[in-house]
Amino acid sequence: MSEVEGVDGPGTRPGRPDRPRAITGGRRAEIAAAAARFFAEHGYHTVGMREIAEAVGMRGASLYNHFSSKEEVLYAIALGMTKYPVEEHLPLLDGEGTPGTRLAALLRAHIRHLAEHRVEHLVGLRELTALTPEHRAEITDHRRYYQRRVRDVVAAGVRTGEFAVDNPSLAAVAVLDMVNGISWWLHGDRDLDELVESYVAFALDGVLQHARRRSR
Amino acid sequence: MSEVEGVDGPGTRPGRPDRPRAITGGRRAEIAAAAARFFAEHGYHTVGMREIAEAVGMRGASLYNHFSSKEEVLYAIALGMTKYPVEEHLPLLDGEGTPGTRLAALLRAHIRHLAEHRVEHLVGLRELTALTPEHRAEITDHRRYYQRRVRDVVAAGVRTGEFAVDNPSLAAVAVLDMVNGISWWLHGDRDLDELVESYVAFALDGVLQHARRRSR
DNA sequence: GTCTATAATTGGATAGAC
DNA sequence: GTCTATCCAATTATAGAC
Repeated sequence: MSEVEGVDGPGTRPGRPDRPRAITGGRRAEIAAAAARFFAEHGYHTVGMREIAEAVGMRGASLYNHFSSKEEVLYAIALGMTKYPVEEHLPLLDGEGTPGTRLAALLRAHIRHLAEHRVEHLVGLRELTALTPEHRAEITDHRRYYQRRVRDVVAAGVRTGEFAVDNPSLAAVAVLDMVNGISWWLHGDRDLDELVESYVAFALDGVLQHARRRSR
Repeated sequence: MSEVEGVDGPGTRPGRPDRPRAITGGRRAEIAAAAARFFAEHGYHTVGMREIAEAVGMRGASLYNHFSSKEEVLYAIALGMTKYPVEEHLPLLDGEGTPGTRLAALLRAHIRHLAEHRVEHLVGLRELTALTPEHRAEITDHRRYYQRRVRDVVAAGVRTGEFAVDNPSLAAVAVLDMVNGISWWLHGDRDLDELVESYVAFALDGVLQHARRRSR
């Protein structure tokens, strides 16, 4: 699936605009996926263009027909893990239901997306320093906006009495850090449904209820 | 303070073994601190030895009188954020009190240490891929052991009824990821006491109580 | 233990044929 | 769009004087 923004750029855009991009993926998506795997395991700077090229069956120089630079490969990966969630997940916060049910829907989508693109997510979190200042700023802006929207729904839940926290902004950050931490250790042989529901409970029944319980 | 393991290595150890290392810090500690600041902001591979050297008032070549390689600088930084907490914080889990009070003490020490060494903590988390396989394995071992000890105290709290979670291992990981996430965004102008107590509450009154509340 | 000078290698990127 | 060949810049690390 070409849900990774920037991966199907002008370089490979076909003449027919209605061509099903999600099926073919295209050469750009293939390269970005291979690069993300290597970046996640060995780090951005340790991986050479030749190595990425070999993984997709071409020579290093040929990559420059699809990306103008190595940094642009990283940018495409990072963009897919920030711009896409903003556009595809945040509308869940505007749907039906209480703040709690809407936030639960967002977290489920977020964690599932993270799990399906674990390496891209890890790279997008970890390799921000390798981006150009402009690209880094853009990625950071997306993350900040996402975080603000989560904070807002937490605050709404506090007002309705569904949540009990003193500081919605800090609680939102804590929940997102907790969830994003998954990408550091997740591996295939784990029941995804169970993981998702556990984390939704950690957040909604745990962190976001903490001020109801004062044990110490 | 030379609490960063490996920073006061044989290279600068003075003739008198009882010299107060904690006061002077030594050239190694000074270099490691400067390097950590740069690594945190620009990334390990983006920062050159010349840049680090300039920050401590020497030439690039002179750094090799204190560290045998750039990787060894990173290793010293990472070791300080893993081996040190294992040795200095984990004993808090063996102290007086309930599992809850002991875990709270550990988390307070953990977060305060993280806040005092924010850049080192960030670098230690993020730049693992730049370490040699041997060093990387050692750092990972320390982290795993720390995580296991936290899991054990969570499980103990479940047995006493102080905590209510289904999966102590997963809950421990979630709490540690949440707490370690602080190093990505913390900056100076924040009340540390309030931050610490908020996160202790997120963990003990929140995540570790989640199974008592079933809202959805 | 610090310096100047430089070796040695790596790796991103380009040129131009096909 | 892919290839071979190559350039070129950057940077870790070393040699050897002081």
